[in-house]
Amino acid sequence: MGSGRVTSVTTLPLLSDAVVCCPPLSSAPLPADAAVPLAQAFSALSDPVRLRLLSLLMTADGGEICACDLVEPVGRSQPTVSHHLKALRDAGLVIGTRRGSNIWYAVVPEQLAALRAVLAPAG
Amino acid sequence: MGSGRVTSVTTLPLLSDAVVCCPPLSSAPLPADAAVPLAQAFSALSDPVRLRLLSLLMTADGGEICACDLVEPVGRSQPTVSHHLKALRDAGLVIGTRRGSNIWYAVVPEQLAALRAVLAPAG
DNA sequence: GCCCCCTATCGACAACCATCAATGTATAGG
DNA sequence: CCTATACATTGATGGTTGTCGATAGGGGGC
Repeated sequence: MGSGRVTSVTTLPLLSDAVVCCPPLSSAPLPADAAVPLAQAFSALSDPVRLRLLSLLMTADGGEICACDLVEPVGRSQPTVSHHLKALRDAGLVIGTRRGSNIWYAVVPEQLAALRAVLAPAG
Repeated sequence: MGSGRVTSVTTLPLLSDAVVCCPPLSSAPLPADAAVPLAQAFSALSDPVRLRLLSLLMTADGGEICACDLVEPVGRSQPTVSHHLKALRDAGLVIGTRRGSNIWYAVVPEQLAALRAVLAPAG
C-alpha cells in the first residue's frame, strides 16, 4: 500500500468512550445505565445511508475509501454524508485518517464484533 | 412447560414481511432499497427500553415472560411498554402468545441471528 | 350480565433526527 | 498571499419517536 506521496497523516478524534463492551443480552438482564450506550451504538446502524456507507467501506479493497468517493454512491449531499460519517465515528464504527487533503475512512471491525456479541444467544 | 390449564391460545399478528434476510454488509455494497428494511430492523434495537425488554426475555427461564411482568422491571408506564413490544413485534424480534387473559412474549432467535449475520466480517 | 384485570390504541406534547444550503476551516499549489 | 479543493459545522425545516394519561376491547370469574 501507499501508492502516493503523503505529506501529513492525522487521525481524527474518536470517541473511544462510546465503544461498547460486550456482555450478551442473554447473559443477564441489562441494567438501565448499560442500555443507553448500547442503544446509541445500534442507533448508528438504524439509518439506511449509514448502513450503505458501512457496506461500501467493508467491501472496498484496501478496506478504506476517500470521503470524496462516498458522496455520489449514496446519493446524498456532501454535508449529509459528512453528518452520517460523524455519527459512525462517534459510535466507534469507523475511523477517518487524513492523508494530504483527503480523509480516508475504514471500518473498525472490533466494534462491529462487539455489537454482534451483544446479540449472541444464550450459552 | 404447561404448568397451568389453558383455555385459549392465540398468536398475535406478526409482520413476517419485515423479517430481514441476511446478505452481510461485507459481501457487496448494500443497495438503497435493501438498506431501508435493514435500518428499520436495527432501529428496533436502538432504544434502551427495548434492549432491556429483549434482555429480560432472553434471560427468562422458559424463554418467555408475561407482558404484565415486563412493566415494572423497565420502569415505564404500561402503554409505553406495550408500544415498545409492538415495535419489537413489528421488527420480528419477539412474538406474543395469548394464554387466557395474559400475553406471553418470547424472542425470535432466528431474527437476532439474521441481524448478527448482517454484521459479519468479510469471508 | 356485571365487574375486574390485562393489553392495546388514541391523542398530545416534547425531544430528537435527516436533510440541504450556506458558511467555515484546513490543506495543497502557485 | 491568493486561489482552489476537501471536509466539517451551522442553521433552518419537516418528519419521526418516546412518553404518558385516558380510553377501548378482550377474557375470566362470579
